[in-house]
Amino acid sequence: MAHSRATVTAPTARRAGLDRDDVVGAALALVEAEGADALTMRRLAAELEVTTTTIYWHVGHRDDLVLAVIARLADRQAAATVRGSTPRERVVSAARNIWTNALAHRNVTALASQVGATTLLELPLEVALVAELESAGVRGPAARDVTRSILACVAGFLVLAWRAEERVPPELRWRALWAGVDDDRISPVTLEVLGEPPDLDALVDATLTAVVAAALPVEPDVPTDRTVPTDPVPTEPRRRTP
Amino acid sequence: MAHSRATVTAPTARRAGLDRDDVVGAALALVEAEGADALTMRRLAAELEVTTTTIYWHVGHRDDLVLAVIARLADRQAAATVRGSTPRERVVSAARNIWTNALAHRNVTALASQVGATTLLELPLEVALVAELESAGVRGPAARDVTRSILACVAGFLVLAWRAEERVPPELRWRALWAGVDDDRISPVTLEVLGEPPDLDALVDATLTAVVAAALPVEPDVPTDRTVPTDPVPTEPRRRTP
DNA sequence: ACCTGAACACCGTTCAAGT
DNA sequence: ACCTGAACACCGTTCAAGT
Repeated sequence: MAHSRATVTAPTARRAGLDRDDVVGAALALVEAEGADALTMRRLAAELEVTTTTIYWHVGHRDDLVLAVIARLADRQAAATVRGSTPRERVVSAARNIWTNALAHRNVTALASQVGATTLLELPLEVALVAELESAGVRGPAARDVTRSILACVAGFLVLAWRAEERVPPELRWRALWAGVDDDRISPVTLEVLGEPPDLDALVDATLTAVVAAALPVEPDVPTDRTVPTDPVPTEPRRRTP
Repeated sequence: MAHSRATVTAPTARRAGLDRDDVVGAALALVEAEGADALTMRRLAAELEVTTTTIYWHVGHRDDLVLAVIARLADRQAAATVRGSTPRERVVSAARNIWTNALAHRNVTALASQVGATTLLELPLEVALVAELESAGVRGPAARDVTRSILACVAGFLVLAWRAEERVPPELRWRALWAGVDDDRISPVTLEVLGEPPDLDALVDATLTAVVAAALPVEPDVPTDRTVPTDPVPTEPRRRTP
């Protein structure tokens, strides 16, 4: 499948007419279609109907190829819009964008996490998050810490999502594991429900809200829930520069 | 290295006198010493001075071996003690135990996460966490959700820890990535500090505290313990108590 | 400049065969 | 019951050679 869509000049048996961009594009398509593990040098070569060494000539080592694939997808990303009127709402919205995006491109995200390059993929969205934090009055080390904290949460929930949907053998599922637990400190109701999968989106939302709420300066009058108050933040809400 | 420490009956060239336990033990030692990727069937066989097929005879497929390794470590775990007097303190303490343990056995944890079996390793600590939640009045789906949320955070911070300490090439480090960002919505101070690694332990602490605080019913009588104020939450992460 | 063919050093896994 | 040897189908990577 998935031939190169380049305008091949002379697709003879000798000259495949391949571009570096073609190789990266085919690799990205392969990953999106069949997952991170499907991206092998030999498989990709077969897909492009060339020899493995040709891949090496165009893109170098597999790690280089992976980075190029991630960068390619990052380029294609439309800048996600941040919603909300209060600072907290907007920060949570920016944080949720990272989650949504990672989930939307989970195959590439999984690939990126294998080489420790998830940030490469999410950097524009992280920038947007930090910008919202700034205008909410959080800057410096505090801003960095909330950002890292949010990234960690998103990464962790991706693991849960990965686990929920596939490939984990039945005997390692929540149900099987918690079925074997018998502890009199835990009520039967709780034990029962621990075997069931959570509503991931809602859970991500609640968690991000909690983390953000702990980091942002207090908004008075308001209890600690995630329906954000009407009152604006006391601390100098800087507007975004045009 | 790392010979089996079993009382070998007749260690001739023909009979290695291997036990299934010996194989699993050697595998665990190998992983702890050299990381998850060092555990290959051939490498393990060489370590035990037998043929690869011998490993298969004793433990079956690699995935089975991995599960056995995790189960073996889980058995060895001493039950971590939960500290604190208030419900929140104790829940946070139980949650922190999961983090501490995962970090202490990061190689095995990494191995477990490759096959989606981290819970197998942490289950006893999760049980302790759920028990604390129960006695704090959180049960049913709410207890499940906090538990999952905490697990996700821990898993995510492990990724950060992994990333911070090794193997990620310099051009993918925070410093390099954020050095390339130029956004006028973000102040120079923040931009500067985003390249620096956070204090992970403190950050985990703050994050877990935030997640727990959002989940536990408010405690009216207990005004100020060390972690959870009823009003402002500091923007800088809190240090761990000794 | 672009691509092939053969080769090296690894993987996980299976199967027949030895004692 | 326990272990070996040879083999299969994969990996990433390199190198000399072709046009």
